[in-house]
Amino acid sequence: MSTLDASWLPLSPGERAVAIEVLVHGPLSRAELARRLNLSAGSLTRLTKPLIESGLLVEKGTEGAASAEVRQGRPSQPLDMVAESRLFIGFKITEDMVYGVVTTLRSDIMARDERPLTTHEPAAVIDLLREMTQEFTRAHPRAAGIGIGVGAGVRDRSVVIRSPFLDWDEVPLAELVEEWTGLPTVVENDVAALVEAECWFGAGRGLDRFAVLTIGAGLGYGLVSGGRRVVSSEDGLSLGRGRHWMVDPHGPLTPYGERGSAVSLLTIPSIRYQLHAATGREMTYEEILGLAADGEPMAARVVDEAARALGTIVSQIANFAMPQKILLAGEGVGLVDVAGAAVEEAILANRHPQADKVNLETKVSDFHDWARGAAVLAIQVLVLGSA
Amino acid sequence: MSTLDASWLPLSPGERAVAIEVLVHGPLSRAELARRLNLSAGSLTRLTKPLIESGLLVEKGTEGAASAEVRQGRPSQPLDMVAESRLFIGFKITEDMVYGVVTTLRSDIMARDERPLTTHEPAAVIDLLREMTQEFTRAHPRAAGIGIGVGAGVRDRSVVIRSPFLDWDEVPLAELVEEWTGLPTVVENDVAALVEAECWFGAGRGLDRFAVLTIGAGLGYGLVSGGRRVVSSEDGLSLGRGRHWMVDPHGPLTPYGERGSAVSLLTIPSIRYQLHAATGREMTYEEILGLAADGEPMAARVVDEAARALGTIVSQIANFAMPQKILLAGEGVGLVDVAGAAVEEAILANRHPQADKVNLETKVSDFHDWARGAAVLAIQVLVLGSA
DNA sequence: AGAATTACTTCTGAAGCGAAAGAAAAACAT
DNA sequence: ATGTTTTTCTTTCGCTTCAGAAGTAATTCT
Repeated sequence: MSTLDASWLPLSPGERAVAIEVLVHGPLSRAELARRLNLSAGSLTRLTKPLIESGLLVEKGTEGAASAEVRQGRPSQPLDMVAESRLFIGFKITEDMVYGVVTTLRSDIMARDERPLTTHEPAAVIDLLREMTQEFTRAHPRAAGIGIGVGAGVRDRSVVIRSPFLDWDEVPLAELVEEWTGLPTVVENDVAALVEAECWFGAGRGLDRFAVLTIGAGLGYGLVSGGRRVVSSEDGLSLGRGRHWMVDPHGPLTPYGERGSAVSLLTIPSIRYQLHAATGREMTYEEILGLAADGEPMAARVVDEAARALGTIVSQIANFAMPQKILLAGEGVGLVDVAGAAVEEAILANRHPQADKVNLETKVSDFHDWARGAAVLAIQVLVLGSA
Repeated sequence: MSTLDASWLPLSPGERAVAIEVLVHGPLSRAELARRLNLSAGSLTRLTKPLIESGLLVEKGTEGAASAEVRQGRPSQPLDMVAESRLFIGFKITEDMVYGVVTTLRSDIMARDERPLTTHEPAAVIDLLREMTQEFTRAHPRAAGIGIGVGAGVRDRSVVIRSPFLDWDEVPLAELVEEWTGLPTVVENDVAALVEAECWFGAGRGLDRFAVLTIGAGLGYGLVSGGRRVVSSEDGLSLGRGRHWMVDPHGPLTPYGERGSAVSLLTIPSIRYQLHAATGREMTYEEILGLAADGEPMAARVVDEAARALGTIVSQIANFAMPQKILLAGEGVGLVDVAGAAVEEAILANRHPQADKVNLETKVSDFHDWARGAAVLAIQVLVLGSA
């Protein structure tokens, strides 16, 4: 096994296409791969041979119950990725915590950890990352790379341009972490990483056009088109995104966004702020959702207004970005469980009746999911070299 | 010249890339092409040779004043497309007229014509197209193909699925026109054709992400991503697009769209309807714009409201589709000349201050421009085979 | 006039592909 | 049981296309 250590890094374009297809779309026979990639059967034998020899792929015996369909002819020999042949570490840095996960090549989480962040000094943060990495590698020595997600603008998947909440400015994070851990490191905006992860292994798997809207302390938005994430100059503005998505000029004003903006209507702090202003009580987001579900008028009004705002934004995404699917993620999507009908209603009001129904998926995600997204980015860049 | 008649149709992928690059980005030397297409100089000699021999490209002597920059070394030999080596006919079919143009390979218009459409019977329409084509080919015998734009859903660039205003249902238009004219024919939704044309030869030239919003009797919207137009199931709903883009729930209601929708606020019939309702007088769109420019309160209010609606829609496109440029086209863009400030203001209100400025371009287009778009589609499909 | 520079051409070898033919492994038919 | 059919996978061969190297061409600079 130690022979493969550096051998499968330089993949030819053909090999990379095969590897990605198998990685993303599960076990596939050579014949099936040939059809999907528009290659001849002969080419697939050629392309898969070195991948199997290097240990990245294995011939998965037909023992699986998945091959239930009994067909004539020689049975296909599904190829699968040895997901555990390389492990990846993903981190999500928030204002007061660092979340970390260890994942397989297929981004299954093998371990997780979280530590409080007491200072924002780059040196201290890096030291914490080093410490967590050491802990991880002790249990999982096969770790091959690190991905880090930050709510900030990132250049060249390496340098944090500016982070308001960390008060960082031009911090060459990837370089520093590489130096201290010895592992190749990729840094990216947190929303961007989550979008890439969902695009490869999550809700956007195999889709050509795909949008992600995250609801949490702020709003996040990412778009995939042609199977690739659209890089936008707004990626860095994570905390500012949606402050100017005006939904209702007569809507509420909060300290977090413009009056009636998506941020003022929809984010967790804004909803808590509105209920605090109305009732004088401090309540958690979950408490508010619970009250709204029980029909408490104040909470129900705010939550309902938020749901309508969400539906409006979703329909705008559907109308103008025209994705095949929209994923709602983040800590604030519980809203949809409580007021899904209002969301649906607002979407329908803003869509042409003959247009395709909006394909909406909701995924509750915690901070470890954000860390997992960063790990996926490391997989993409370090293993498959998809720049 | 007659030797090339069918010789340059089957272009290899490499040749096609060269041809498109020269066609879209003007005269280019082999060395420059090599840089742009990431090919070696040797490959370019190989690829360009058959294209020159077939008459599609010519070595443009350095006589041009364009080569003003005197550099050291052997002067480059710019290659240019012989734009007149093939001519194309484009048609736009509206409810009461058929507009036609003859264009070069570079989509320069050589001739134009228009005829009233008295009946919507497919046979009659096709007969009119045949007649106009005959007239065109008499003056321009080099015509090599026909493109037709219709405000309807189109399948396989051939069959008109359903057109409300023509009352057509599953009309195999391309097939029929081919049969009657003997020229290869491509049919496409009119907005789609305009988007493709602008993407190749117009405002979207060379851009990766690009959006088009048309304002006229209705609204049209098209998106280009990764240099390719995004095909949407809503393409066919040309007359319905924007009826549910809600801008202001308290806005006006017109017979053309929902209350406060982009259609009710922004289209030419809606603006005329609003002024008719307010003043009792029938006025043309141009008259209304003139009055608004002169400060007449009624007209100014309606036009201003339309401008704000336009700005809102534009900012939503910018926020969610994230194009590098947005083109406003159609007969209704005169609005921007009169109330550009209000448009700008509405865009700014809905955009993050740190986000890139919206790159907005306005292009007044008449119906012949729509026909030209259809001709470009014929060029793309018939000559360069870009499916 | 010669050096330097840039553009283009020609040649060669390597890579990658498809087509075709063969081998293997199963179900199906007799 | 035995052959046939069907499908998958492997092997081989030839074709296309490319990059790289070396050579030629045309111009400016010194």
